[in-house]
Amino acid sequence: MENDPALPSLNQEPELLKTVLNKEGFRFTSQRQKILDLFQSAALGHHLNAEEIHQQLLDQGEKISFSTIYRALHVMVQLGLLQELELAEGRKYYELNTPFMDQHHHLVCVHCGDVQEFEDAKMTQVGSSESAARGFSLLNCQFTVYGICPSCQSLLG
Amino acid sequence: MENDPALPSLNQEPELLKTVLNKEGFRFTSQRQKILDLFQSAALGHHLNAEEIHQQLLDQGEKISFSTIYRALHVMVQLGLLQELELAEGRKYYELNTPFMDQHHHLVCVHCGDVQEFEDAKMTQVGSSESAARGFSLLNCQFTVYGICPSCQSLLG
DNA sequence: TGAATAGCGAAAATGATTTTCAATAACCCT
DNA sequence: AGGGTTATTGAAAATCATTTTCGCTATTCA
Repeated sequence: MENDPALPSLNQEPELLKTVLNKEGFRFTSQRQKILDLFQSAALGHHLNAEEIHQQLLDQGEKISFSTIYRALHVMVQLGLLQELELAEGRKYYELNTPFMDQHHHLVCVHCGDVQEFEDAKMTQVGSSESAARGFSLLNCQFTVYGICPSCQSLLG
Repeated sequence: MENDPALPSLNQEPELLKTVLNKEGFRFTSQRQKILDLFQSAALGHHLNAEEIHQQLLDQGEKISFSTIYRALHVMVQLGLLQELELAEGRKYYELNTPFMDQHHHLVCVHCGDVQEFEDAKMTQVGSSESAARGFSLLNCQFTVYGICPSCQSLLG
């Protein structure tokens, strides 16, 4: 639960996004702020895809194009603000990037698509020892467990 | 229609694919055999995507359509013969499914795309305890570590 | 403030995968 | 074995998520 100095914490400062963007030569825009706001107002670790972002902004009266959404997501991944997730759904999900300490992983029901999160320090241990052993510099680890959730099990008999 | 918990080993029997297919109401075809052969002649744990399969079959003089390839891959994943991998490359990879014991995981260089494999029993342990804790029936686990490989590190200075 | 240019939206383009449909070939039954 | 049923095939068109193009607007910084 500690702030990593390398990873900017945007929780309090409304101005920080601008600082982080400008430091790398990107510009601050209201669209980027609104997208980041969605992630910050959602439960920590909640993941969103481009379509959901588009819909949620529409719902709150903000018109935005998909190209802008995708461009913003890429920039924020590059800046380390967001993390891209592959959940075997044919599209990409994003969530607020968290320091390695509380990195969490996913348990996916392949039948109904339900996704649950969990944490386990062993993942990070294994990830860092494996990457160290091969001289890789570690960026992040994703552990995804596929299975069938209890309610789908009863549905399927 | 669901994954058979008993994972058939096709290493020896050339006839086994037919048996496995027919048991679930699918038909045996030469195309499906040829695709499976590719995986069996490759190094164990080597992953292929639809394009590579198409190309390799062309190279050995076999004409096959992409629709057939994708259909065959889906069927074989359903039957538990193959496993689908998400390697954050915008497309799906497949490899021979192996029993949990020697399930392996991936270390991906986000710069050059190089993929290395490793094994660690801790993964399966965590995967099964997490899924058990939530009542999920476990199908498989994928642990993917992203980083930058040594040669890309020196390139990037 | 104003010039330079990153970012925007709309629409067209892309690339992987999926579906459609008529022709073919596996499977099952006698 | 022969024949009917129907899953599978190939080719082309369709989808779906994502990316790019391009003319216009807005942000940054001197």
